[in-house]
Amino acid sequence: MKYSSPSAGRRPGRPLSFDREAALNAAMLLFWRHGYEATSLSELTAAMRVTPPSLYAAFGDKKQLFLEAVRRYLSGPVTAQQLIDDADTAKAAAWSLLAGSAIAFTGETTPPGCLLATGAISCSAAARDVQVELARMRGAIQDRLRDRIAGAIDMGELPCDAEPDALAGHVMAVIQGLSTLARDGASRDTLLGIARMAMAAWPPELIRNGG
Amino acid sequence: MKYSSPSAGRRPGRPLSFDREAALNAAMLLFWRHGYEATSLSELTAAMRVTPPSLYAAFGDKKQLFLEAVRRYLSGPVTAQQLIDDADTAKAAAWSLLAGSAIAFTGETTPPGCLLATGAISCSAAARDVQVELARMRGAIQDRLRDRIAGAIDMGELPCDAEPDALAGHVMAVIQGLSTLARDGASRDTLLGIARMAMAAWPPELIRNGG
DNA sequence: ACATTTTCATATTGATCACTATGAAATCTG
DNA sequence: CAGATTTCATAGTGATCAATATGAAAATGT
Repeated sequence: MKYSSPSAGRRPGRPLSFDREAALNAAMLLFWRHGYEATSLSELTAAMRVTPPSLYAAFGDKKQLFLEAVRRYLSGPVTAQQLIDDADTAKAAAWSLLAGSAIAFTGETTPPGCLLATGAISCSAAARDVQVELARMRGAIQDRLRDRIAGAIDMGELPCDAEPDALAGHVMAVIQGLSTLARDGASRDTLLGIARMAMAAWPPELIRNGG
Repeated sequence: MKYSSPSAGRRPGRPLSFDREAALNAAMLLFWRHGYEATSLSELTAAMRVTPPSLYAAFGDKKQLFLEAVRRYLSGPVTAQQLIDDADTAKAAAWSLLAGSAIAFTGETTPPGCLLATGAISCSAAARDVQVELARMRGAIQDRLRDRIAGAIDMGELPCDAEPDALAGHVMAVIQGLSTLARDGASRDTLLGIARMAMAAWPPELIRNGG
């Protein structure tokens, strides 16, 4: 441990000359645009306004910096888990994810597409663990959505013959595709149209008698 | 031009010591697995059984080799254009593309996923032209599918309120997602289930009176 | 055999990669 | 101020990147 944790018994010493959060944010934006392997350390240090030794002291190495950037990306402003849990119905949760993705992937102040979707798709054998970790994160979101759908079927909110795995997988597949289309230059309206079309694959919600 | 074209007036000289098609195939498989930038020339020359000077003489440079590998990938055994044109209906064309993708992305003798979908998604600024070229190829397939759908509407095969852009975009988005899911380890059956689910977004085909 | 042409194998190019060794600068404690 | 501690800036580490310079090897034509 080269750096002391900020809250723990801070020994004296030269103070940090950069804002860790701002630096991490700059790294996130670079990774978002170019992905893990295609983003070089020289680009990172330039954008983060941090020298290489400081970067390594503060974040470990490139791999840890990337994963921390992804965690930051996934934790704000709204998380997928929030969208799934807060929706009134499973179908509404799917729509939240799709529409939220369409909007987030076409922000005016952020790179097009999705860091989680396209940050480490094609990479060398040396980056395989990063690839696997991102796949795990995607799988976690998909599992949450699938569980929400399965619960909706149990509650009589969706038909008994609805398929939670295929429904959740389809939503995640479309989100992946939206990221690529956004990167290719598709507009927000185009993506929202596709998201709306994807929802047409869902079975109708069953009307539950109040009470 | 360091290499003479094989058919043109072949001057005498030392013959090629490698099968150009086999070498290109080996390069395609490597690019398929790791993408454009993450595949190094040393990996390529090793897999292709070709020395660097021979590779450059035969294929130009890494960028041209990659694009030639992608063209080879797209030209066999069945092309997207064939699938679209040979289908009985626009809806059948969409199903052919989706099911064909699910099967092609989970071949036992090929890398998982799709070279066109994931070969150059995230890359450095230096590879932007490759990224754009692949986006153009994806767009060409999407345009063909859209035109087929628009024609189907004109023929009364699909309802007048069907949306060719959103339908075609949705199919392409799902295909992109299938590629990522395949890379993440999803089975062929899982992908086919998602493909089937995606087709549920389509409007019913109108029954045409025999004529 | 000899000249010509083409490709091959070896070794290497400058550039860039992720990463770090070294020592000065900046803070706190006493 | 002096000593301890931590971070900073400079400069460079060996490794690997895509791409080539050089000259020998292998074919044909005369």
